[in-house]
Amino acid sequence: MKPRKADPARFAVTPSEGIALQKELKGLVRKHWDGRPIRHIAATDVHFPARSSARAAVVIVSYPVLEVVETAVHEGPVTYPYIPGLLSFREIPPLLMAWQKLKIAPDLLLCDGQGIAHPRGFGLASHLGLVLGLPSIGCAKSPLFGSFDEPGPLKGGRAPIRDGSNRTIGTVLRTRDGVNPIFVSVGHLIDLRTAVRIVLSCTTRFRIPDPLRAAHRLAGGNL
DNA sequence: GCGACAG
DNA sequence: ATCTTGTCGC
Repeated sequence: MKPRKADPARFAVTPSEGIALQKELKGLVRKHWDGRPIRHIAATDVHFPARSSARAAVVIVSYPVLEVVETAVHEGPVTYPYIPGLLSFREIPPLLMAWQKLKIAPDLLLCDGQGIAHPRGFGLASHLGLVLGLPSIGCAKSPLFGSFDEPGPLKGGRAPIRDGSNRTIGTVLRTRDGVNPIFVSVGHLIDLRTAVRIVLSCTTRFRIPDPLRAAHRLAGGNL
């Protein structure tokens, strides 16, 4: 067989293949922001109403106003189990189905999960950003990989997330006074500073950035 | 071998 | 993610 070139649209069928694919695709992730204007941001989330069904949602908001301008959903069968570190193989297929229904082409993606703050530097946000060829930011509610200190207690408080080599791979960010922080990391085509700035500018009065909250609601989650 | 582990 | 009411705090 001819050796396959890295193809972001290819999906693993076994955990070991998924891991191999992540290691391969990691090399294509770009951690630099080109300064392009942001007019629309797409937030994504997937909900699992039953064990075998997935409901993916995409919400596009204007930026920086954060007005919802378009939404898309897709509900279908689950095709991959939840395995820590392999979340993208479970959530990307339904997300792409919803994505196809969009009319507006967003400038940036906000994903509910890690970007490069991942055991192999290739979390959901990196994978989806690479597949769609768009800048993306990982925004998770809990840590998956790396070590960090407790950030300051007030909104804007932050601390670096570091890998085993002491490299910064993300930011633990307090988005409101006194709430648990969120975990922000580069997905693709962006730098960490810009990612944190955008996440903060998308957060008005809740812990979770407004666009992600809207996507979470559309997908079927509570609050 | 043991524990940790996005959603 | 999901199972789920009241309750604590601003």
